[in-house]
Amino acid sequence: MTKSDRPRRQKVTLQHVAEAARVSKATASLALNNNPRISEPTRQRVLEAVEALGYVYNQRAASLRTQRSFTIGLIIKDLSNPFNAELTSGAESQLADHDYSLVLATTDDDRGKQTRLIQTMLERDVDGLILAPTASTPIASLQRLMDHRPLVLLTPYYADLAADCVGMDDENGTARAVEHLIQQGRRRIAFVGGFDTDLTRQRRLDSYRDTLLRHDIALDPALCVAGPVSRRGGYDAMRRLLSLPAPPTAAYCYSDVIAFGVMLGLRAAGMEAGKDFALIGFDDVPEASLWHPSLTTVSNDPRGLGVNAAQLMLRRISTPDAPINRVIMPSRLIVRDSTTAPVKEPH
Amino acid sequence: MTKSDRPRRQKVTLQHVAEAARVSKATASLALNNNPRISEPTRQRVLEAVEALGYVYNQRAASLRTQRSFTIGLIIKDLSNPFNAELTSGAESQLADHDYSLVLATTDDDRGKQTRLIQTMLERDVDGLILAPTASTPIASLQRLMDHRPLVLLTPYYADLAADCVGMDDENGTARAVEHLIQQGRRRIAFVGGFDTDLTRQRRLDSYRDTLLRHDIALDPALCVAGPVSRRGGYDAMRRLLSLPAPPTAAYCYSDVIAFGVMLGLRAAGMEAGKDFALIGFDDVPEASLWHPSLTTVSNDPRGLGVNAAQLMLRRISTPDAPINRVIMPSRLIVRDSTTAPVKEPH
DNA sequence: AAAGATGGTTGAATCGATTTACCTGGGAGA
DNA sequence: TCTCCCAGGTAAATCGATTCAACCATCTTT
Repeated sequence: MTKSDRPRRQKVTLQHVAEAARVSKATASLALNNNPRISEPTRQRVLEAVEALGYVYNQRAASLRTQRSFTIGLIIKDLSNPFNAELTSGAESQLADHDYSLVLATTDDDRGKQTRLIQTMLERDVDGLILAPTASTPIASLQRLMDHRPLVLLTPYYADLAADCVGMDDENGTARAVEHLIQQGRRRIAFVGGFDTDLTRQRRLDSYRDTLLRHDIALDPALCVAGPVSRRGGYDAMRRLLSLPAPPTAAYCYSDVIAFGVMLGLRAAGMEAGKDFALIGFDDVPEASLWHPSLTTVSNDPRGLGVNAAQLMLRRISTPDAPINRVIMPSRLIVRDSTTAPVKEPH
Repeated sequence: MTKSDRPRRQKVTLQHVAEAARVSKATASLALNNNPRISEPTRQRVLEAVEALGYVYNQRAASLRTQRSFTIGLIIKDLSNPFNAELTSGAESQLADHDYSLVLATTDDDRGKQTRLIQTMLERDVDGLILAPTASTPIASLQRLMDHRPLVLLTPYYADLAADCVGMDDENGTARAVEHLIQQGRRRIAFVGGFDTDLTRQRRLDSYRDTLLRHDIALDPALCVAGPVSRRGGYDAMRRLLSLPAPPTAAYCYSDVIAFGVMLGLRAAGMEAGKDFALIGFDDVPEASLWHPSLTTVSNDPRGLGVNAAQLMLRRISTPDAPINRVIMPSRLIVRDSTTAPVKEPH
């Protein structure tokens, strides 16, 4: 037991391995990379030396020469959001399957922070960057980033940018949701929550409008209320909506958390979602099925989003000149108790 | 606009910067590191060259010489668990504040995978490793790891190992919970969920026993049921408990998700937590306050756990010979509706 | 027997930074 | 005037791998 006694971090390098195996550094390297030029007995000697010395390969040193770090950066807004956590989890496992490591950073939707983190990632020499751009990230800066490193965007909203991206099908999901409400006889359908600057919200709002018009339902601007994406935001919005001369009888919310707030707002007014009011959220967070009443919502697959992003990245790295790929993940409507009381409203 | 036109990934190196600033590579390096030997005018020339060429520092190349990668590995079991997501988020932001990057990997509680991931992390040359060891990770392998790299454990259960670690106060939290039930007059208190191999569960179970005994309540082994950490697990356990000759009147669950299952099991038997039965969970997941009835639970601070782990790591790196640090995060009981119907049970 | 082919190995250059020891020109002190 | 010092700068070694051209025995081939 005289081995790893003293030196807290004695480095065993390939040089040492080579000496122990009585070959040159070059041979040792080739042997470890399974190069066919090296004879089997020699390779064995090298492997034994590795074992005996407890050598650990230094990917970092190698990357200096090979120009590949086997590391992908992932920059998201916020890991506390279960949606993003799932997404990250999917990306990580997909990358790990291909021997890539994941470097994770969060922006808190702060553009300055995003700029700094991107810089750091480039300095850390990631092979590629998967990015959920903060609000109002200029297309030019993304363009510039792209001629540094392969880039995959976690949003479908940079159509003018020739970049790989994955996103979810907001339009279709929204259309399904609104149609479901219409089929149940609802006509005064509110759109609740989110802010104008949010591109995702913009898309869903457009789709909401289109769907209503397609069913000959007049648009009432008073029924579209913006607000923070939180339970509080939903609660406040609902109180305002209920005080209208002609309050809505249904609501499609920008996200589940908002819908929860709406439920509380209803309850405070002596009403109950699923009975007096039809309510739909977006995201299908775990709580959605647990609430009482359980929440009808648009579900998409955050983990799949992450997996797809990672796959796009790996493909882009292996074939840099492949045509760009835009993946839109399908979303589907999950009908639960918050929309189960069909009514007939007067036209 | 003749600039970044052709070369998809033309590298600008320090050499180029030096040439543009008409100084040597050494001077350029020293200038960027704010070395006082370099005169201000020279430094400025270098900085201008950096700007003009769009040079990005290559941390990876530098680390070969400096032996510091400014990268910390975090290995957890599962990112889908909101608890771990919060923890990760805390660690990430803490590390980012100190210009460290986070390399993230998940083991799914698979020891083989953990071994491989640790190996990869070492090859990627992380400066330190924060690890939530999978079940039955032998102490020897952690010991070996420690003389490669600084290590912080996300568990308080390796007392024999001289390693920094952070954990939560399972004993105290459990004692509070059980005492709360006892104070409400409950005496037949079940312990539900988790598996024997789980050290955390072991601790809580011990504390549960101690607390009961301290209050002169006889231990009934039939009231301690193991099972998977899921709603299903809680549901099944509850059905079994209710079919006992002398069923429990209260339960302390290994985790909130189990408690949710228990609630459903109660409901299926026509009972209601908070009225016919007192129920406590562990973790205070976001759903806990949303359930109906809301769940009394033991709260701890996962984000704080992550922040502390990162801090310990940074400290260990800056002063390798500092005495080891074991941080136990306090936990507190959050009383909600699932335990609000005090009763008097016969002894 | 000379020339070529072949399989296995290696010396040396390289990746992009840091860092040490040395160099140089000019001003202060004797 | 000569020495010494000093501020400012640089050449070259170094970190730990990869990779290619060159080399060297053997073994064929003619």
